[in-house]
Amino acid sequence: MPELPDVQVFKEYFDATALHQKVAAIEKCRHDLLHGISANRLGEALQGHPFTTTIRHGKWLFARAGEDGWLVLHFGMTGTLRYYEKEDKAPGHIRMLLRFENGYRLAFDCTRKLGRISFAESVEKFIEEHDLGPDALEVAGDAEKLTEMLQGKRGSIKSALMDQSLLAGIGNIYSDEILFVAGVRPQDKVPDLWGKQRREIARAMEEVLRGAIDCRVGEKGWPGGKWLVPHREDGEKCPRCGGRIKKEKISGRSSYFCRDHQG
DNA sequence: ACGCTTCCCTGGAGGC
DNA sequence: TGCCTCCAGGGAAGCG
Repeated sequence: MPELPDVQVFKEYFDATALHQKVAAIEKCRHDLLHGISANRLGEALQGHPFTTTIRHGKWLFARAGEDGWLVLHFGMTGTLRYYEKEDKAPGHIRMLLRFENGYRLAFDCTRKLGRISFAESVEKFIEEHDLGPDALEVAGDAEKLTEMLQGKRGSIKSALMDQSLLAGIGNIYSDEILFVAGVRPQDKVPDLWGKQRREIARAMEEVLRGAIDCRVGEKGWPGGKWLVPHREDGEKCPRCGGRIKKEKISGRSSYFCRDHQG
């Protein structure tokens, strides 16, 4: 379930490993995960260039390869990165594999094949073409900005937070978590929210996203305490108020919220 | 035009 | 034990 905080951790992992390494070869690349470019062309574009910088926007990771453009990765639900030297460290579902001149490899591992591999000449153009809104961290903490982007929305606040064209980076897990912290029901309709609730959501967005990045949730799991995630089960006890956690489908996704302190 | 549903994909869990 | 179905949830396509 890599969402914004998890992809941020992948970016930091990439920066600490593959960045500045020169690509010797692309050793493997599943064509069914590739979009808009062939494996051969991608290989040509990457080979001989070092990665010079990375950018994360929402759930997308961009790695600049030479002067030609950017390797673009989306982690779907089960995607992850692994940088290794010894073959016994290789993960089990490699969909793309780069070999560097230093002998190390970077594997893009993705069990359920819902990830994406692509190549872009410009990050800005890619964001525009894929109709991505501003990164959720830019909106976090800013109630005015949030209010502005919710303008005209009639559906539930949960689907609005998950709408990548409104703001990029929040998925099912984090939308629930943000609304849990904000004390707002996920199924509440956007036009029915009070100003105070929108302010709480903006504030919770910052707390949850930054908190998850800071404790590197993607690598280390969820720490104990007041997170909803470890309690995502119907009938569980709410870690904040002791109330009951309820499961409900909202626009096709399983949602969990506290019956008592939310709403 | 918008929002909801369905589909893709794989592996783990649970039922019988 | 083995088989079947369901569920997880990214994005995109389809539908009303």
